[in-house]
Amino acid sequence: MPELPEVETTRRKIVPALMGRVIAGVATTRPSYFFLTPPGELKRRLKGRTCTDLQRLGKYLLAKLDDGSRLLLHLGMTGQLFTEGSASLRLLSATRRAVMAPEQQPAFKPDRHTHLVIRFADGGPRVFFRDTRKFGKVLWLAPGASDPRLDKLGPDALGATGDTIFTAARGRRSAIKTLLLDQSVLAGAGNIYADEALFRAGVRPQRPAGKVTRAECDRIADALVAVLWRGIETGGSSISDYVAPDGQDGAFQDERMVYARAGEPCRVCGTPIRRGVVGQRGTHWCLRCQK
DNA sequence: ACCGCACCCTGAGCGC
DNA sequence: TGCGCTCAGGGTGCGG
Repeated sequence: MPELPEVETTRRKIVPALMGRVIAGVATTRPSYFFLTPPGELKRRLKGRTCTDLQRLGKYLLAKLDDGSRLLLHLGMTGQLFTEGSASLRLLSATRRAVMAPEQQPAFKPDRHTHLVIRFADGGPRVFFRDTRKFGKVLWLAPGASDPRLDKLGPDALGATGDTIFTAARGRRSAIKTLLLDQSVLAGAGNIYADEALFRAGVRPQRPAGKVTRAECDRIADALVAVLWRGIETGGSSISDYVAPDGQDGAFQDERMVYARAGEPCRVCGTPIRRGVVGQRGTHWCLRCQK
């Protein structure tokens, strides 16, 4: 789910709840591939530490700790990083929602999908990392240690240029959309914002990357940067699972031109939005507005 | 180097 | 109610 704007929104809002607070202890679920660092080791490494900085690298969050080690987090498709006391129906399963009165929003209690619970020495609000599909990741990095996941990330998508895209596209026969999703080319774009950027640039997602002109690459880069910033301004897209750390929904879903609008009229020309599959991902475009 | 595909996991929504 | 199917904002690893 979360792409650059959702991860950036998460970073900004979780900073006050994470920074400068001594970690008293960490509770986890059972070992799974969610834990790149096994739960037992993670608990030992984090206990007594303080987060001194939190940065975003593409769709990753990287927390610096006071002993020089670092904690790498990825939200995957359904990851939710939030603070205790936040209320949102998105934090509940549909079965739990169903038995509740409409306006009822009980305080969140860790459930079987809450893989990380961070307690602090000050006794204040805990921080939760919940992820139903477990495509998210947690990895502890020793001081000075690196990780190939980070090493291979391309430049941040907020700094996308036509030159970066055009250069990476040379000789590529796969779709331009697939190129935008390649985190080693540009880090941060995902399925929603790739579709939205290509719509704004007037380029069809399935065009072979190598055949997209330099001028079109400029337009794609500009559109991508603009749409990502707009995503951040609106607090991201809350379509199924995404909630900000304070439990609030984003609002970018209201500004979508194509994503998940198959069959609905294009907001520019009225032509029904098409849906297809490009690079194994659901893809949306306007036949008339995109060439 | 590049490309398509299977796979990791859980849940919602749909037609029957 | 239940079954089987498709779909979902992510990334990795494999073989061709």
